[in-house]
Amino acid sequence: MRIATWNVNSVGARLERLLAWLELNQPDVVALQELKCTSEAFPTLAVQALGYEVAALGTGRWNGVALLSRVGLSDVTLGLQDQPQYEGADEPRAIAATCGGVRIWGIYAPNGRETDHDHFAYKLRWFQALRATAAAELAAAPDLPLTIIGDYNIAPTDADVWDIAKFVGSTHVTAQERAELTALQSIGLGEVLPRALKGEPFTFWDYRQASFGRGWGMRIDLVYGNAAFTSLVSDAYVDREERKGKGASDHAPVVIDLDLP
DNA sequence: ATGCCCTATGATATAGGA
Repeated sequence: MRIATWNVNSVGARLERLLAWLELNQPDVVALQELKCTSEAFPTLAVQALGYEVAALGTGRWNGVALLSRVGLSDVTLGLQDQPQYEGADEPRAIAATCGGVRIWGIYAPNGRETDHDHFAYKLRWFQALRATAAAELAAAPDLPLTIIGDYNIAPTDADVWDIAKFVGSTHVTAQERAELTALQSIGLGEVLPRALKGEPFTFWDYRQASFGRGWGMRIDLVYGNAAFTSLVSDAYVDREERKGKGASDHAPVVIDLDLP
């Protein structure tokens, strides 16, 4: 069984590349982030034609998450328990389903913007809600493989950005954000580290300043899972090739292969 | 090294991305 996570930066703008990527890579389950469309506007028919069931949660211009599965899609959950609001709105940033015997959460964590911005406090509260939601599911079904995949908007270590000196005072690398990752480990989730390709482990390269060609990347698309999940992992890697060329997302997909049929 | 921003919107500027 092959699962993947990919921040597509608009599923509408990326549809042609998404369909080609699905056909080439044959994932069984895919978590998508930054749909930038409403649930109704998701291109469901196009991905159904490739054999996938779809669960999508989007409100329009920003954010949005979806799960595609060709190994079943049941017990869909939209949003987190006690999910915090931002400026009075429930943002579409989390979706879960059980697919092929694996509980899969696809997430798009808030950016945070600046460390003194309201959005940063919101980001930390959001991770607390994610942790509480996951802890409740882990307690209810400890032996069910569970994974949380997606755009965490946190670089776990200094080596996960191209130059830590450029990030002094920035979001994505603070102790407070990294403490939220540590807290996920405290509830029984371990990180699955993808193989580094081309000597760099990154999953995101800004569109500006030809960052991809210069290697100015960050590893912020992450995979966590309980022991029942991580014990199944046979391979994990970043599909760096997908970041190349005209019309690419600014994020590359992360692929995880499991020892499951 | 695969290139010197991209996306959606009540659009012709703006907000957000990280």
